[in-house]
Amino acid sequence: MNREHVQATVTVDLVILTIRDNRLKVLLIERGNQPFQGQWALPGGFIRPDEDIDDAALRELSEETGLEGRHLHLEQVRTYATPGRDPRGRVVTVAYLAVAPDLPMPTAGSDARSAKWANVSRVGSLAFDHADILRDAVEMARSKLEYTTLAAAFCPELFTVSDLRRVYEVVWGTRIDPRNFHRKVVGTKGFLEQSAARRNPLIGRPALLYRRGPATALYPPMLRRSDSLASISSAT
Amino acid sequence: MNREHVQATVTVDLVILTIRDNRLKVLLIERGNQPFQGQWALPGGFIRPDEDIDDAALRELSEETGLEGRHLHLEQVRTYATPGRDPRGRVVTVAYLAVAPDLPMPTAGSDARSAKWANVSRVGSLAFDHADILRDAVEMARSKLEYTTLAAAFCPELFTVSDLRRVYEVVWGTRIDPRNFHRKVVGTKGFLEQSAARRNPLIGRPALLYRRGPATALYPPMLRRSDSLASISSAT
DNA sequence: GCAAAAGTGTTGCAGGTACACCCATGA
DNA sequence: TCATGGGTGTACCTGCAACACTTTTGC
Repeated sequence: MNREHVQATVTVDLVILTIRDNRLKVLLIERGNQPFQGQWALPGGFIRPDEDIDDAALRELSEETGLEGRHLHLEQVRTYATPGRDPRGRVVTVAYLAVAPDLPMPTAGSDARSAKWANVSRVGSLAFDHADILRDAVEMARSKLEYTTLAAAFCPELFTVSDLRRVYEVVWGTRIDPRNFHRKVVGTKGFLEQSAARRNPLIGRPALLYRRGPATALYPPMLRRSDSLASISSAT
Repeated sequence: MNREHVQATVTVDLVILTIRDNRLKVLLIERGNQPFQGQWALPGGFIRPDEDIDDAALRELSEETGLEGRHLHLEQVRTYATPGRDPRGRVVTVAYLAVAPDLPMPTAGSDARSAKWANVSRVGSLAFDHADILRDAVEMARSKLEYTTLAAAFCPELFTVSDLRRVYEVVWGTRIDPRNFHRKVVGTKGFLEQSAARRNPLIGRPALLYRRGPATALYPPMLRRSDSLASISSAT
């Protein structure tokens, strides 16, 4: 390869979203090394020789969450390559959005002092340009709820229609009419598959449990009302 | 930077779409150098030191089309990094989608023997993984027509509602009712701004000329009918 | 006047919103 | 029986599909 061409280090950064305590959460790690030592950042790492970026993202995800890919949604967001975004040199990072059901408390990895689930709405400044990446990834997730079945990726194997509705409400920051929502998602072919089981709430009528159906697209889409005020209050 | 970390060369590849002769066209170049010498490929090139990828994409676009960015839509599609995708070594490419009004015939660049506008529906195999990139970018464009004002980026400064409708018809490969389409786009606030001028067709009533409005999102979206059979017949 | 393309009116249907109402359970 | 969340029925409203109809030009 021609020596004139810029050589760059390639990393993968993950925006791992889940819902805990009726809040949208993102996994953050406290950096154990320079640069940005002691600051909060998105989990990520370097790609290995002969490793595809999708595989690198999967590997990092499994290292951070301990879960294998079966129940996890993972897709590329975009690539960030502004010169100077990493003080160590030319580092190009490919950002991934991961969506997972409620996960156990994270453990600190090799490069991290500690890890936590942070409220997306309360995330302040982050290391590198990770605040930008987080904002882009969350907007992508919000948008994808509209015309894909991504919401189901926030739910465990078996879930109720209410669980699914809460995903929309928490991610969008809106209220949705439970009755109309129920009809809409149950009536959308391939979104949900009814299971034999039911779940009893603490009080009230038991709810049918569903698992994810084969559909990935939602047609017609579940449009956000324009009065959805959801936004990240990040100090960019 | 730690020597264990993989160093990669970073390139930018462009999927430049336009409409000519009522067909969706993509700019292809015939490679003048190895590898894949003599084969058709997407235009692209290496990023420079201290150059952001968005700027690299803009620069390549201006080099290939001779146009500056004012009337051009340019956005990232995704990043391709499969090991072995470039026989010269580890090359990571960031793909961009560019949309432009009908452009002049391209001229061959430094690295290209020749260049042409190819019918998207008739593109066969391409160098590297460019057939994959083209497919992803075209699907992105088709999808973005639904919920953004991207269609106007295919039109020159002044255009008629019919021009805009032809964009949808050509990109989606469908027929759209001219009467309903007219009402929809004229009624969508911020999509079109009426100009004082009109244009006379060879035969028929003159049409009002519009320019792009400030809106970028389309709400409610312009949904494709599911019977749209548009697809690329590319030999991947 | 005629052909052709631009643009308007109108009707019917699909799907969403709002909300009254019924159902099934625990206490 | 009451409280609570699950789920259905229904009336209304919005917006698109379909298509008849009017308008404005060149020839």
